[in-house]
Amino acid sequence: MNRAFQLSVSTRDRILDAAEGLFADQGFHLTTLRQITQAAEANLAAVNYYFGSKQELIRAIFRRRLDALNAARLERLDAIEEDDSRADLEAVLDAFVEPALEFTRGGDAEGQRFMQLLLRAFADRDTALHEAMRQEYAHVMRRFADAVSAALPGADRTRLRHQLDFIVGALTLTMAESALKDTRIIAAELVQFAAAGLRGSLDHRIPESARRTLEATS
Amino acid sequence: MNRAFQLSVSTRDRILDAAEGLFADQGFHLTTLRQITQAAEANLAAVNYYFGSKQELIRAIFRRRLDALNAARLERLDAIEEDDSRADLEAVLDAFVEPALEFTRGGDAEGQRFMQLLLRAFADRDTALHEAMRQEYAHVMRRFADAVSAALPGADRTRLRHQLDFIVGALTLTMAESALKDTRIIAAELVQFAAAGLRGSLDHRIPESARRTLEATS
DNA sequence: GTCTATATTAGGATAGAC
DNA sequence: GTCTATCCTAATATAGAC
Repeated sequence: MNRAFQLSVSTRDRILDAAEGLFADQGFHLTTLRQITQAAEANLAAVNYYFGSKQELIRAIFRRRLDALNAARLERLDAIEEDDSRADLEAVLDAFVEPALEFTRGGDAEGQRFMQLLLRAFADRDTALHEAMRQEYAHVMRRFADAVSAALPGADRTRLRHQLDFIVGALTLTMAESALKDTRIIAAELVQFAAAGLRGSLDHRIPESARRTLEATS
Repeated sequence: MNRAFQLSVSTRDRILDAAEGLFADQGFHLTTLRQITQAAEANLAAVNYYFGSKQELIRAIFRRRLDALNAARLERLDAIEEDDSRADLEAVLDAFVEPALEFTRGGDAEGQRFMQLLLRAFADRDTALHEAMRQEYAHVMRRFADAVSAALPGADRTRLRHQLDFIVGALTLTMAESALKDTRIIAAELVQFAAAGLRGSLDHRIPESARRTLEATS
């Protein structure tokens, strides 16, 4: 498995690939530079030579994938909005969800590993990495909040942000699960679930029914 | 903050409290026994004396909180089903979501820390901890799947499991966010969102609309 | 740009006095 | 049950030869 690297791939890239897999499996702190360089068939000193430190290596891994993921999402969104400036809600959600899954359909599940890595990044709060990710994500989340707003006229903006967080949570945790066979189906289910959830909150503007049941059962 | 412990609390409990906070903030591997025992105002050797090892300390922390959380959920569910064997969907979801939030309303946000910790546990796959948690959760998830099934006659069972995973993801990631002011509102929003999402999938049995938009935009 | 060897630091765990 | 002192291991990072 670790030998999926071509000989022609540069040492730098082999290190990125090997580190990504090991970090996803074991976490950042459990994974040592020795493991990484061994898996990448590079010398122990190579990480510091190419990246300066272990921390910078981690950031480089995230930059590489997040740039690609978010670019793919925005590209899809652009395409949808070009057809119709008020896009279908399901289409917008699909533009957000699908690119995350496209990773998962690569040859050796390299994308699923990255989703595990994303989950780790969520868990690792307060690091410089976390802040960098937030900034990278903020841009994308704003665009999608706008698009959903357009597809659901009358939706409350604050609430929408919460709901997008729900969707990110559902997506991230689900995709990080190991035994995912039919990611395509699950993605479609998630899109439907999210669309119905968003539409449902148009009917109940104030979360009253939940509060009613809350008091009734306590 | 670290001095919220009473002098009368046992060394064992002070260690549990201190470790929980540090683990939530920094993660398991970054947190050292030296930090823990210093914060707990205990001796370095105390962790090994009381728990045997760092790993066993971690497991003890999770046992303590998860037992309480899941017991509270099931208690609520029991209460609902006693009133009416076919419970209201929102009430069932609320029984799952609310206890997680009750933590967050403690004096010094000790519960929010635990939600961060839960997130870390999700991210740390393959450990013995993870497996122990899965087993602990499986029992609860089955009960809730049954209850939702009863509230939503005709729902597909496999799909329901996926959807419950969506809800767990949304709940966990949302609750682990730091800047949560109105957890009560957000919980109500999540319950509504989830209820609408679940009901919406009754209308679209086969995820066709998502697939249609998927092909239309690619 | 790749290697070996090593400096430096710090962790978990334990032995044994009190 | 609590303390000090210490063992053992392993990590990151770097220096300097090739």
